[in-house]
Amino acid sequence: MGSIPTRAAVSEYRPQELDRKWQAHWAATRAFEVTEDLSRPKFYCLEMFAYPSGHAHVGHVRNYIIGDVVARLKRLQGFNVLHPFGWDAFGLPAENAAIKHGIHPEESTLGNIAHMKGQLQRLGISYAWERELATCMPDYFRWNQWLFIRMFERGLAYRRRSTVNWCPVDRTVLANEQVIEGACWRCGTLVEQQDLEQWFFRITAYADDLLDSTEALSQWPEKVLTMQRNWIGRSEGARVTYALADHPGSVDVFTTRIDTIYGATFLMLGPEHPLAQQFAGLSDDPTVFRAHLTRFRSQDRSARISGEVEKEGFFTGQYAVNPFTGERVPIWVANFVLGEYGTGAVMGVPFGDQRDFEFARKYGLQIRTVIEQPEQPRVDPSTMSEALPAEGILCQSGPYDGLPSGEARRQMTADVERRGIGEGTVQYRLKDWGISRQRYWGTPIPMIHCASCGVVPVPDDQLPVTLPKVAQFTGRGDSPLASIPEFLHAACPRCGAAARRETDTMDTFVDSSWYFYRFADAHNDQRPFDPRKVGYWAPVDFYSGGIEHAILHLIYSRFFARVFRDLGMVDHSEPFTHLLTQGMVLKDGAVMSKSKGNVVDPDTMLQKVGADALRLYVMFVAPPEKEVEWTDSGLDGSFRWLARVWRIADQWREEALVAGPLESHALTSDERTLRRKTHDTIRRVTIDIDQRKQMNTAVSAMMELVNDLYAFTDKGERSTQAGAVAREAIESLVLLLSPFAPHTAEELWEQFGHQQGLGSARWPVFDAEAARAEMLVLPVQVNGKVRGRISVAPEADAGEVEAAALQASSVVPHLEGRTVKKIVIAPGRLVSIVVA
RNA sequence: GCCGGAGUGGCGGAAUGGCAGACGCGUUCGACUCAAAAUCGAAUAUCCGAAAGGGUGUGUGGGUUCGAGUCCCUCCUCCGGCACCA
Repeated sequence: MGSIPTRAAVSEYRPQELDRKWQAHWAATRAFEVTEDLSRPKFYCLEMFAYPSGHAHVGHVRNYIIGDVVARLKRLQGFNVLHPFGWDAFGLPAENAAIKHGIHPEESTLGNIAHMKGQLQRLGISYAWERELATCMPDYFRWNQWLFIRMFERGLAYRRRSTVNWCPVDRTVLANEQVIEGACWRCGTLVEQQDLEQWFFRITAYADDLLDSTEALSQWPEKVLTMQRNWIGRSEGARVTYALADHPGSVDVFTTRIDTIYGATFLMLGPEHPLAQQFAGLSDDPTVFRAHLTRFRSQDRSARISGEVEKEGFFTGQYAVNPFTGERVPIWVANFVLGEYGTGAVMGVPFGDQRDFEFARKYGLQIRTVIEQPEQPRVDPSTMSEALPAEGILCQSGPYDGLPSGEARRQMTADVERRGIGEGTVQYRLKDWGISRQRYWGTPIPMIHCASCGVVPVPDDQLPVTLPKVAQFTGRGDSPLASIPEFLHAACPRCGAAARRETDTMDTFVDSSWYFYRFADAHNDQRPFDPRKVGYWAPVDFYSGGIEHAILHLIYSRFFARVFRDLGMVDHSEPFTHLLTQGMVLKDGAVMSKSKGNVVDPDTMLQKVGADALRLYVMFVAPPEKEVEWTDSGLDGSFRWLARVWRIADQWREEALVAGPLESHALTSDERTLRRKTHDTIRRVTIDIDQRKQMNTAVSAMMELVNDLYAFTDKGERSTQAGAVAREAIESLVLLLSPFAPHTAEELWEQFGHQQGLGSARWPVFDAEAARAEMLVLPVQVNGKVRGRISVAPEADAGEVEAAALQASSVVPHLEGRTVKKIVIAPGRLVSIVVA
C-alpha cells in the first residue's frame, strides 16, 4: 500500500541549495544584528570563543550549535538576543609556528580566523558578526592594558619573585600547560625551575567572595562548582608562634587542629623556609645541610611527576618551645612540607596526622595520645599502626582535658590570641595568578622600569603599547621583546629619563576574562565598554563551553567581573547566569586531533548532507553534556529524517494553502488526535530546549510528531478540516525545528505561504485544551504487576475508576478467591490493586 | 587517598516514585520495482509457549513503598577532578 498519494511529483530535498540561499538571505538582511531595546526582554547567549587553530572540527562545532539552538529559540520567543562570536587570538601555537615555519603569528592567526569564520557561517550559526573581535588586535588588547593599570593602581596587580618553568635548551619560559610530564613539549628536555620577577593579579583578595558566591550559581553544574570550591580550598585554622629554644627568633606554623597541639612533639620546616638556611650556618656541617636542602627542593618537583616520594627529613640541631606544653621540641626539615602553603612550617602531631605519624616512626620521634573516644580505652602509642585523625575528647592536654575537639579549638585559639602568640586564620589553596609570559604573541604589559622612579605605568593616552614587528622568530633568548631595542628603550613617563619597557606579555587568559563584556560594546574606542550597554546585556544568560575551563577561564572571569564591579563598571558579581559544559565528540574512542588523524571535518559533512542534518545529528545523538562517539550512520539518519519532513510538508502544502481556518469543534477523531500530538510536541520541545537543555529529547519529540503525521496521511482522510489540522501540525513542526535546522525551516516556512521569514515569526503556543486527552488509558496493577488496562474519562472520579479497574476482564482472574486489601489510584497514571 | 559523576537491548540513548527500553541507528520481513536503490509499512530485551499468555530483567546485595532504573544503605566497575594543602 503505497501510502504517499501520487499527486504532484515530490520535490527533492537539496539541502546544499537551501544552505546557500538562506545564508545569503541572513547576511543581506543582517538578520542577527541587534541593538539595545529597553522595550523588549534581553537574552545574552554566548559560547566560549575559539582559539583560531585553523580548522574547526565537529567537536568544536557542537558547542556552537548548542548555543545557536538556544539563541534561535529565544529570538522566536520575542527576546532581544545578543549572540556574538570572537577569537582568542593570542597564544603560543601561533608563535611556535612562526619559529618553525617562519610565518608571522599575525599573518597565520588572521588567516586561520578567516577560514574558521567561513566554517561557522556555512553551518548557519546565527552570530552578530559585526561585533566580532580578535584579542590580538590593538583595539582589543589596549583595554587589557588599561585594565592592568587600573588594577596596578589598586594593588590588584603587583610584582614579585616567583618560580617558573624554564627549558634550558630552548632558553625560554614555558607555561604549565607546555610542561608534559616534567619535560618541554617541543624538545623533550627536562624543565628546570627558575626564580624570576613576575607580575601577579591578586585574585586571593576575592577568595571568600568567589567561594561564597558559588552558592548562588544555581544554574551551574554542581561538578564545576565543586571543582572551584576545591580549587579555592578554604581551610580555617590557627597560626601559632613557636619561640626558638636557644636563639632569639620564632617560627610560625599553621594548623587546622590546634586541639592536638599537646601532641606536637616536633616541628617541621619546608626546605624553602628561611630558617632552614639560617640553621645550616649554625650546623656542624653546613655543606651537607645545604646539600640536603637542595636535594629536597628538587625532589619536590619530581614528586609531581612520579607521584610518591618517600617522606624524609633531617634534624636541624635546633629546638623550639611548644607554647602549650612548654617542652623543647626538635626542629626538623621535611621534604613533604610545602614552602608556598601556610607559613611553610608545620607542627608535627604524629598521633593525629598520618604523614607526621610515618615521619615519627621512621625517625623515632615521640608519639603522644591527645584525643580519646568516649567509652573507649586510651590508645597506647606503641600499638598504633596508623594515625588517628578523628575528633574526640582531649586528654594529656593540661587544662583542656575533657573538652571536645571543636570546643577545644575555640578556647585554644582564643588563648593564643590573648597571649599574643597567634590568631585564628583562614588559609586558601588558591594562589595569586601569575600572568607574566616571556613570549611575543600576547598583550604587552604596559609598564616602564625607571632607575629612579621604579615601576611606572604607561600613561593611558599612550595606550596601546603595541607589538613591534619581528622579522625572525628564533625561539632563542628570553622574552623576544627584550631583544628589540626600539621596543625596550623608552622614556620614563614620570621623570623623562631613559628607562626600560617591561618585555613580558600577559597570559592569554587575561584576554578571555572579560571579552563577554566587550561584545556588548565591541567598537568603543574611548573605554573598554560603556557601562550602560553592558548594563543592558550582561550578565550572560546562557554560556556554554568545554569542561576543561571549569576552573581556569571560569574562575578568572568571575574574578574580573568583581574587579569591574569594584571599578563601578558593572552592576553584578557573576558574569554567567546559566552555564552548560558540553561533552567532547570522540572519534575511534579518542578526542579528535590533527596528530591522531581522527578529525571529522564539518565541511566534508556539509557537502554530504548539508548544515541542517549535521546540526540535527549533533544535537540528537546525546544530551549536550555527554561525551559522544561520532558515527556516520547517525548522520545519515538525521539527513533521512529531514528529507522525510520535507516530503510530508510537500504532501500537504497545496491543501494547507487552500484550507480555511481550523475549527476545533468540527474535527474528526483522527484530526483531534493529531492536534493533540501537535500541541503535546510544542510543550515537550519548549521545555526540553528552554528549561532542560535536553536537545536530544526535543528532537525525539519532533520525530514522533512526524511519525504521527505520516500515520494521519496514511489514513487518507480528507475532511474539510484535515488540511487545516495538517497545516497546524507542519507549521508548528517547522517552527520547533527551526533552531536545529534553520535553512530547511526557512524554506518550508516560505513554501507554506509566509513571506516574512522566520525572523518575524513567533514560537508556537501550547494550547492545553487542544492537548487534552478525551479518554485516558490506565494500566491496572495487581500486586505490582500490570494485568490489564482500562479506559476512563479524564474527569472520572475515584469511585468510577476503581469500579472499572475491578471489572476489567483481564484483571478479574487475578482477583478470584482473594481479598482486595487496598486500591491505590495515581490520578491520570495507573490503578494499583493489592490483594491478600 | 579525598571529592564529584555514571553503570539500562547489538549500538546511541529515553523514562515528575507509576506500563522499563520513547526516539534514532542497525537488523529482519512485507509493499512498490523487471531488478536494485530510495521510499512507505511491520517486527526487533530475554526465557518458556504454535498461540493466547506467563516468567525474568536497568552493575551487586539488602531496605523503604501498593509500586523503585529513579529514594536509602553495602559492595563492585568505569570516567572526571584534586592530590603530601598541615
